[in-house]
Amino acid sequence: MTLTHKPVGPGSHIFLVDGSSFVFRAYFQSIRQDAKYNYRSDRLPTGAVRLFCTKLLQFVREGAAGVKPTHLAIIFDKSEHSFRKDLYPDYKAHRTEPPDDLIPQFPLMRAVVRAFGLTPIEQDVYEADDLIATYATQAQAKGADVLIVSADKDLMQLVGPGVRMYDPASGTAGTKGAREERLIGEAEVIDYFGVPPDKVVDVQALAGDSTDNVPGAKGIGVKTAAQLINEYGDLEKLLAQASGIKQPKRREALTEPDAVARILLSKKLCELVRDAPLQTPLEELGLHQPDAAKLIAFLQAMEFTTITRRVAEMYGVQAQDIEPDPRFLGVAGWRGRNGELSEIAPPASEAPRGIEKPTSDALIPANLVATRLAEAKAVKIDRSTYETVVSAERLDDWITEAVGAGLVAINVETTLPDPMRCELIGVSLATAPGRACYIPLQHRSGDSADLFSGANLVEGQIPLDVALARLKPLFEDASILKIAHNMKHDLLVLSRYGIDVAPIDDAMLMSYALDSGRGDHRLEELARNYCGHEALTFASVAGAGRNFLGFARAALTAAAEYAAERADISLRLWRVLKPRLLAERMTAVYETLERPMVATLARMERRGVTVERATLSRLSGEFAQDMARLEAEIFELAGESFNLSSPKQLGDILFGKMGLPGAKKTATGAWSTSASVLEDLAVAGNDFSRRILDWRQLSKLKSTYADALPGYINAETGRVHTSYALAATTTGRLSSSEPNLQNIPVRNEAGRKIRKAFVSAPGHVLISADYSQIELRLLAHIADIPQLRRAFAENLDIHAMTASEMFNVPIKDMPPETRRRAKAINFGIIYGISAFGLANQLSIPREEASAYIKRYFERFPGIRDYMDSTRKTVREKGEVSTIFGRIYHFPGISSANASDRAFYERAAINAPIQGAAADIIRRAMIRMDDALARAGLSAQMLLQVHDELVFEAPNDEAEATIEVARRVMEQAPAPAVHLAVPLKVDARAAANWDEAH
DNA sequence: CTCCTCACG
DNA sequence: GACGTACGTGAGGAGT
Repeated sequence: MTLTHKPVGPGSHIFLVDGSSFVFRAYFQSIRQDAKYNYRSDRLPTGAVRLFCTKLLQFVREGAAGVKPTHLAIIFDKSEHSFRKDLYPDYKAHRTEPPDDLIPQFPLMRAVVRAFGLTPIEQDVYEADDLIATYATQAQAKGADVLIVSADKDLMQLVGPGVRMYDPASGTAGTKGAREERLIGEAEVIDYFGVPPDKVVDVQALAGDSTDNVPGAKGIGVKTAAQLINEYGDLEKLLAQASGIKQPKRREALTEPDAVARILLSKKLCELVRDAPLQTPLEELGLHQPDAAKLIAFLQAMEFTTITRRVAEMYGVQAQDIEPDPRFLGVAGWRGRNGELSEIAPPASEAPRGIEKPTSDALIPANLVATRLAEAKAVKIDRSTYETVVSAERLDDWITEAVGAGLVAINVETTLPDPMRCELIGVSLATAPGRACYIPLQHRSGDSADLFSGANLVEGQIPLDVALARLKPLFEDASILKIAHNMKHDLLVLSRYGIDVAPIDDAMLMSYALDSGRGDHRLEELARNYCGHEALTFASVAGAGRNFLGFARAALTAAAEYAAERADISLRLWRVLKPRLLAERMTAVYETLERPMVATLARMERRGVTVERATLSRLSGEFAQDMARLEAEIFELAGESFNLSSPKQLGDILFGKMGLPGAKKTATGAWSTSASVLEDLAVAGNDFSRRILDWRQLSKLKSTYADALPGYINAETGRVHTSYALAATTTGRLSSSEPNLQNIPVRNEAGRKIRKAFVSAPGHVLISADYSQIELRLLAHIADIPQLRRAFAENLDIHAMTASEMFNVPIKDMPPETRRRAKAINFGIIYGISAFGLANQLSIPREEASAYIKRYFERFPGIRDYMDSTRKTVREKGEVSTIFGRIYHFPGISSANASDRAFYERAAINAPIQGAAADIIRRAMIRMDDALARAGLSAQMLLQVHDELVFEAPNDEAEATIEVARRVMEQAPAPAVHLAVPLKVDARAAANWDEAH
């Protein structure tokens, strides 16, 4: 850094600002003012940041206490773990957690400091106070003038010649409880502690400090301590002569061995380090003119209109010419200190986030979305401008460009679609629309049979390790945003190469949050819609069918265009979707329910789960035997053999040749041979259809599970790694594929044998934790049904309660059939009940089903109200939402076809319920890894099955893991939503998934 | 590639 | 008055 300052010396004015004290002061001041000043339009809490900014601006411009700073440092506590914690584990143990809506503001405070062109000062091991003490000591030695800005009395020990403290005013002038600003010199210290600054530590050692949990001496407060120190000169002399103290209590408190040790420890805790190894030298604290454009870009992003205007005037620039800094349009702030989900609850009076229209567009220029949409279409994609990077020097240039931009879109190319088995072939980057490159790394020449020997690498590529070593710092840089379309894939691949990509944004998930129900969110589709551009297809580059070459052997020029284009498109999409999230108030949904899932799921997928090959192989044999026996009997009864797997052939036999009654047709007019049809025949005594049903069941278990699952065991890890799709469903649920681990059999005995093959690692257990009746509980909350709420509050059998209400029968000794019917009705309600559907489900006449529904609505009128109002909403607005603000669009609701409309109405009734359950388990998952780690547990989350989480934990951690899992899952809606019903989680540990479930 | 069927929540 | 419906998924096998 070039110094434009005079060296620190007489005439220098050094401001040392205690960041933590400043932040908390700003926060507590902010909550006293009108709430409208405390939130950005997307509900990001920014009140404390605003006051922090105002105050900092004031310091920089006007100084304080009649002095203008030449040097200024904002000094923070880096982590909770200081050397004092090692001295005394209970140090600051009583500190309460910061308020929920302050947590997201901590990182923003650092951003404020940077925006002012300063470096936030923070170091491991040392607390802010130690760094302040060290700077103050050094400055004092050089004859400079020091002003410590803090309200913390611990810093009073530093006051002395040339060193004063300044405690800024708290509260708004004139309001009750407001405090005047004050300047603290030696006289004020003596006034407070009764001793001069150099004896303050001695007094604190005796008096202790309840806020920092410093023990001190028993029964001695500041008054007595000061008196004793003044009498004996200092702490050491006092302790040496303590046996001569007349008062017995006081003497004991100063002479008992334990007490003396505690006092000496207290002194060590209170005494500030004055020679900490400073990472930023004193000389570098010189105050510079900030970059006005950067500062304003930040202030714009925060929506601080008044401060923006003031700064613009100060520096003579036009604020409206400067776009908000994209890194803070939702990116910053929403993560807690440890990366966990953190947010604030919206005031109960407000509509859920996501469905309200923007009330303030002060921050986003009103036309930003329109501008960006127009830009996306207008600036054509020109593949000829892409660069193929083949030298480390050019790679470095691109990295520099990304650092300058503060963001980079990325895209990895691999040998296979499976991120757990593939090898990296190349990486593409984009730093601005049209500014993209491809870095080929592992392309192979086509003439060798062995794709994976190093021998046939295409020449001229940067060696893989060289390129990764350069990309790693960029991809892991906390100040550079990495953008991708479907980042989970890139994240997983790169994590296998030792790179942990963060922070991230994902255009696919942004589209999903904004446009669920409006089509799919594939890159090709989004490129078409937003850019009017047909993206290159994978097949056109890598071939398909018998012409399949694979990406590694594809023509390098085509590969580069394909890969760079994908990064370019991802970046262009991000430029449109990011402001759309803000304008449409979906930032909170994206940032609390979507984006954090990327890393969470990537970790789960990478862990995988152990599936026993031998067990499945044995089952496959057993199933085959039973199937062969059934097959012989079936052919005997049919009088001919045919393909049992063919519904067409089976239908011909059953309803053609055998002429059985009860034939139904499928959608396309073919005979239906579905289980319900065969079941009806079987119940009527038809052994033939019973055998078909049995055979079908075994066939399903054998082909889909017993035979297919072993093929998914990863050769390297020995485990099965599913892939979770985040943007596949219309409700917010995940989906699982290759293999689908969300449909492993459980409902009958034969199927559960498959489940037993899912086992824990040696020395571990599997733990299954599932929400009990979560959708019905959400229905009770959303539709506000008193009987249901009461039943859940009292932990009653909900289906029996329903039956009792409907049929006026006591719960005690209720016939199972009665309960079964109520259960079917409860589920039917969630699905948007129809008499036909219920009749089908219960195999009862439609009239009877109609009567049930009528009766149900009489007993629970709130449910009908909910269904009616949901229908009304979806008809009028074409959308519905969950209590967490996730929105679903139903463009088909205006179809000319009545049955189509009815279908969308049912889906709209179901979506807020199924979707809220999906939101809740997402919230639990996002917090889970961190919660387990904080509890000191090494348990790992492996699988999600919509209302169930499966963990793997060391045997001796089973109980503790269950406790944490249950707590996190049951508390998942808070603080965003307070449910009117409790959530209940059942959890169990066992050696395999069947027994754990 | 579509249809049917069936595994799950 | 007739029409087709329970909500949300993914996979295997047959048949085109």
